[in-house]
Amino acid sequence: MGLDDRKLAVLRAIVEDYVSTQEPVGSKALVERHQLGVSPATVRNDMAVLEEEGYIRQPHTSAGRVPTDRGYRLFVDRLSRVKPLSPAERRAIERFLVGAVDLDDVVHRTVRLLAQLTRQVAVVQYPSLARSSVRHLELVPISTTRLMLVMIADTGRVEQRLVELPGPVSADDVTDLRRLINEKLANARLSETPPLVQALVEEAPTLLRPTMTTLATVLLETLVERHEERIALAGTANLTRGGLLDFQGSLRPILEALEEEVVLLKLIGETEPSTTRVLIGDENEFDNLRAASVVSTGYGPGATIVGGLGVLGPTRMDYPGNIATVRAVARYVGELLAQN
Amino acid sequence: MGLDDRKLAVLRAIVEDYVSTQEPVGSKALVERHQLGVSPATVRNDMAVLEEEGYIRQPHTSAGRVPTDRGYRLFVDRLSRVKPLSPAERRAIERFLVGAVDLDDVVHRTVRLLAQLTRQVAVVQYPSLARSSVRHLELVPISTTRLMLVMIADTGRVEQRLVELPGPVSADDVTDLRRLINEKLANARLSETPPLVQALVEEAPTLLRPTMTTLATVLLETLVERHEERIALAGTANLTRGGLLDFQGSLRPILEALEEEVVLLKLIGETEPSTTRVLIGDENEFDNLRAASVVSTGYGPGATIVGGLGVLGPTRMDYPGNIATVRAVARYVGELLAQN
DNA sequence: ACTGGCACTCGCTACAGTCGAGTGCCAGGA
DNA sequence: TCCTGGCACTCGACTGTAGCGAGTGCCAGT
Repeated sequence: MGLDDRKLAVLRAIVEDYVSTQEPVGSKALVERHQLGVSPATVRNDMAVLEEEGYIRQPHTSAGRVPTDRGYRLFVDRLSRVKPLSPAERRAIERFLVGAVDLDDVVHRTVRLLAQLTRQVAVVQYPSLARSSVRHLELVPISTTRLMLVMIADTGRVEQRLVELPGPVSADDVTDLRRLINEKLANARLSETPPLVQALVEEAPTLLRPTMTTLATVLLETLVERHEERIALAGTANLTRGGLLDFQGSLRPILEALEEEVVLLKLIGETEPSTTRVLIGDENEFDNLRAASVVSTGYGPGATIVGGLGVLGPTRMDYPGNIATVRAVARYVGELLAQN
Repeated sequence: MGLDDRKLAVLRAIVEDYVSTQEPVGSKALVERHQLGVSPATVRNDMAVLEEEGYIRQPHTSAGRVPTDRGYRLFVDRLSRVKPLSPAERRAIERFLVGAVDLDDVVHRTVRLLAQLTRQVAVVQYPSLARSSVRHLELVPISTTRLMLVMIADTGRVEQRLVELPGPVSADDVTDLRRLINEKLANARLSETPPLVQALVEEAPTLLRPTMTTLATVLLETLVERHEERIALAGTANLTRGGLLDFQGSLRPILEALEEEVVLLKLIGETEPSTTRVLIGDENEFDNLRAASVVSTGYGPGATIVGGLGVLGPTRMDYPGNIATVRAVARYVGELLAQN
């Protein structure tokens, strides 16, 4: 497939123009706005080739060209440089850092920041429990037969669960249980807890055995099975920018997809370490999101990844800019987490 | 203003037809679909009066009539009976109850249930801290100079905050602090804590005074000032039902409003005890929501109200149905909370 | 007080005509 | 061999016109 440099330049120009104007771009306009050094007719020939190869297409016969998903892919992979952030953006990111008092706060600020900077829908995954370690487990007596189990992870996440005990326990019992549980589980990675919890039951003093069994069940449920992931979302109003042109006139499928945590997790959660992932159009697995693209990356203190974050918007988005912003925000959040 | 029974019946018929068909309703169609016992011409005369009084209007000269906000208001206040729930709806509500394991879970299930039943946007406020009491305050040592402060409210809400201490504290110190704090604050209503926290500092042993001062600051911040309210949202995709007819073609302002917690709180939070509140069109104070209506009510264990919940949709909504659903859900949630 | 009849309004749809951006192709030139 | 200018063609967007029909307001009659 003969894609020489000029054809690539033409593709790049088409993507850039289309992203900024949102209108199909024709050969004449192209040579006027970019220094391609050739005539419109030549560009037309190149366009014909690009179309044949599936990188661009014509919405209707006598209109300009529009990039296809494949065209965006080539653009992202080979034709674009990551834009450096503007000083204003850097300032905005730094400013958001100060004053965050806890994890909830950090996540909420981050997701709003991302939405504001990229003008897209922003998604931030809370630090995944699977990738966290237990810092402390607390048992708070609520009544004689009820405990509140509070788990604090090293990432700052706190999960709690009410536990109905099989029988009454004394304050001393609670102290013993707390000690036993923490001795066994503190600093363990959550993904490795099941056997430890099992051991906990087996090694428990006979008197506390039934209580410990109940606790163990809840522990496993809370820490491993349920609630595993949480998500914050912001900027849905940005979907309405660009009128009804993006998303072929209906936000319905997009909004539906955004309500499903599972979907969002798949989109931003499954990211390989320290790579920025770009999913364009139907590259993602959800029919509802065929008209959308996602830019996401992992974040975490230091080099480890504890969660994902990213933005979602129309395929016609500013990829270089969004990639730069997502990366920068992820790095800053990582630093922030490292401080704790 | 002479609104005799028949005119009211006409208004009711107009509202019902318009809500279900979404099209301006004319005099002929009206007499066909409802047993009004009079001719179209008579209905037209009545319509002219209703229009003069501001209850209905014509989108354009030769179209049918559409209710105004004022018309909906009259309909809600005087012309509609609350619809009894269908057995299917009752079953759905009951089914959602089982298996809720903690407050987060209850709130999320509730908001999704509401969205599903009403096919509108659902909003649920977490139990307000201002209306809760302290059940327990826990101090968890993270390092020698850092504590995690965990507050458990009687409504099941748990708030946590990392506290940076002025100097190192021992495990015994922590135990003392925990005891002092709980002695003073347990079972206190959160709105009444400020003087108690003040007393806490003044009565603290000299050695613990600086630490207690820091804790007091964070306590006040966490319990009273910050994070006071939380909100869960679901069903935004329902806004796209009815195509672009509702909300005059742009979801933008609605989506923007839904992103502001403050706005949502005003809408569903300020509700008088055990009344269902209906805000129609521009009766609410936000310009962005002039095309929307809100049905909300308070909920809580027993007769007390600890938070609000409701739905938001186009002014053209099924008020009787939504009012019934909102009330029923609120009652069920209240019962659920009472069990804990 | 209600009804049937009638003239009128006006948005909606269909259709025809024009305009123009953009294309594909081809013959000629570097 | 590759590029260019020229030219015929396509087709969507826009405009103007005409007919249709739902719906109205008014009025005279019961």
